[in-house]
Amino acid sequence: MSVTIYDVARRAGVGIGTVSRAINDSSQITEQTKNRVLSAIRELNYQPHTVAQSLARQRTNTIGCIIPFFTGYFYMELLRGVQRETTVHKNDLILYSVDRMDKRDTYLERTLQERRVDGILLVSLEIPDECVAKFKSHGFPIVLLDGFHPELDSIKVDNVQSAYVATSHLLNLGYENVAMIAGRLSSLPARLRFEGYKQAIEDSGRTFDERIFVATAGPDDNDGFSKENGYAAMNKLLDLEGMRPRSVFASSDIQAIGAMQAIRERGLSVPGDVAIVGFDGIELASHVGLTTMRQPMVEMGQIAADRLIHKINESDNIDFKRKVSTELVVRESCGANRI
Amino acid sequence: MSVTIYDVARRAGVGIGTVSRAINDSSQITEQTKNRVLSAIRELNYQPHTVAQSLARQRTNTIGCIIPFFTGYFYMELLRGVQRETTVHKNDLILYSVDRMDKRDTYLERTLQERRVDGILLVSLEIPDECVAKFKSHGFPIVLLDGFHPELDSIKVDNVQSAYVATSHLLNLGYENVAMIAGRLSSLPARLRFEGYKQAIEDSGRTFDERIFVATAGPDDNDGFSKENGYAAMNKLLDLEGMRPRSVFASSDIQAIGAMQAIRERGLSVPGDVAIVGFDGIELASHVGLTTMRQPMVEMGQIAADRLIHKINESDNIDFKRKVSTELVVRESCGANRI
DNA sequence: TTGAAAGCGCTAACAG
DNA sequence: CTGTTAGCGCTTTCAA
Repeated sequence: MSVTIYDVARRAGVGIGTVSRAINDSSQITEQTKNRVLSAIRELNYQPHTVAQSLARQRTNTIGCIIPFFTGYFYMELLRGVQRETTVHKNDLILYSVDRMDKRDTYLERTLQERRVDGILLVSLEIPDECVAKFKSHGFPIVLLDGFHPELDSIKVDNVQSAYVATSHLLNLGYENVAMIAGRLSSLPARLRFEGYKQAIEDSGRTFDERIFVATAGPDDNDGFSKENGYAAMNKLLDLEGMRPRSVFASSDIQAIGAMQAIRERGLSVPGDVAIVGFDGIELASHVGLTTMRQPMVEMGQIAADRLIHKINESDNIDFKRKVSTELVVRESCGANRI
Repeated sequence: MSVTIYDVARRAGVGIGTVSRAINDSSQITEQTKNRVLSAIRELNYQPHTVAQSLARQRTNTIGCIIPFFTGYFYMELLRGVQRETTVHKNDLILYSVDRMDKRDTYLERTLQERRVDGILLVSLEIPDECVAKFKSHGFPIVLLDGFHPELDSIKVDNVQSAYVATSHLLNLGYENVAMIAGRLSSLPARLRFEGYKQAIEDSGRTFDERIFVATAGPDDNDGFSKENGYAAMNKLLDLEGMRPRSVFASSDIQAIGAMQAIRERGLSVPGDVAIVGFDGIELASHVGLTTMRQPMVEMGQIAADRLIHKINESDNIDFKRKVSTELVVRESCGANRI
């Protein structure tokens, strides 16, 4: 019903092979016949059937992105970067969004076998070793964005270092002790941020005090970087008799925002009563004056997509691990201008 | 190299047609042979090649979503709804994101001819009449989300009514005059929100005063619903000698937030000096205490995706126009509790 | 019911 | 350089 390569061939008085060559500007064709084909194409308003091309080429020019993107600004920004780069490379983007963890595995399995995409970008999600093995053995390109695995390419920030800087900032501002609101320690980034915090504390000559450290508990399977968790954690901190911290480092902006709410609800102020710095650099942070360690989200998305597509094209097996650097964005919440 | 339908057929000792029937649980097959095939499939860990299926079936089970989603929370929420519903229907989602307007047409053309998706969802974007004609003649399903066209299915809020409610809320609170910060009037939603505002003003017995009405000007082609525009507009309003408005209705939350910033920078307060209500119900609004007309974004996305997929499946031509209702969310910015 | 065979629309190898 | 042909992996008639 719609115009195919045969129609074009007939119209141009050539074989379909020639049409194909014209489309894919092969060198195996004279400028002249190519032009003839091209005008036939234009006259017929022909456009190749992508699906047929994909089948014949064994390549879809599409990447899949598995992302828990229903959880906010951070993912949206990453996605924006991914999308941008994908478009630059004339690839399409299929979105697989994960809400529950078990879906992650489903998608990983599916994408691998369905061959609907040429490679996949796994965002902020851990990947089971057995899965890694499978992908490797199939030679199926996969890159981790905001994640890490020894055997896979990855792009992420240096969590330890960043948490270190955030904590040190507070310390340098003169706060005696810096509390921490951590995520769920079963999550790697949560652990790393904790590590950076602890290191900064110790490097400053203090000793880590677990009484002013509160991590997300409970059996849930996500990272615990939520507003509710920040709120609850801050309340615990505020309940501390006689040793209520004057400053706290929250491992995510959204936790920090929950914490700020808890603080205000007690009639206390930020940074007057407690100073706070967050982590991520989400848009909201700028609106509530939250000092934070900003991750270059869009850029990370771009780098990841670029790397993935490069890998698909060249099928190189270089070990690509990229740590991008965060940037301390100073706003009011840390009380910088008070000191 | 990877396992195909032939491998399964051989293993099960049947023809490939039979395997196909087993996969697509056709009624043309005995329970017995079906089981045999199914176990062969399991043993081989076979999964159909989606691209091949698409080509043979002339159907991709994929929808395309053309969305200017680089502009914030609103689009992300719509997308979340779309994604959710798409998954429910076991369809995949290809994201075409538009930053500049000319890209919109490119995508519309492309998706129509490439046959890579079974239908498209056009979000917050207007569509040229000629395009509509083309889609119609090809019988290619398309639905508009947060948009409108007489000949196409659409899902959107009642902008006029909602703006009317927002304005009336301020009026009922006792504010003498209500100013308005509009978008670019070349954009339909901007116009409709203006209309609702004007109507409310007039229905209250007042007359529309264009001195306290400021719309986004300039040649740009988007809707003008930005923070910067809100900021600039508010400054104009604040500059008004002797008739500075005590309350303003902004046609988008993000404009309202820009406006609030302008207000605060003058050392004035919200709602003390000027009360404000926004439109959209983005997340940020809740964090800055902005009263707003909330659009049920996720739900709108779901309805749209559901409708599109339904249309693809049944190819029905019922005229589907859905207006979903907004909800007034009262927070501090309108000074409700002062009256 | 089942198997064989003809497409789906294109790419790529192979002759010429 | 160009036309022909054999796939790509599946669905779907058409016979048997």
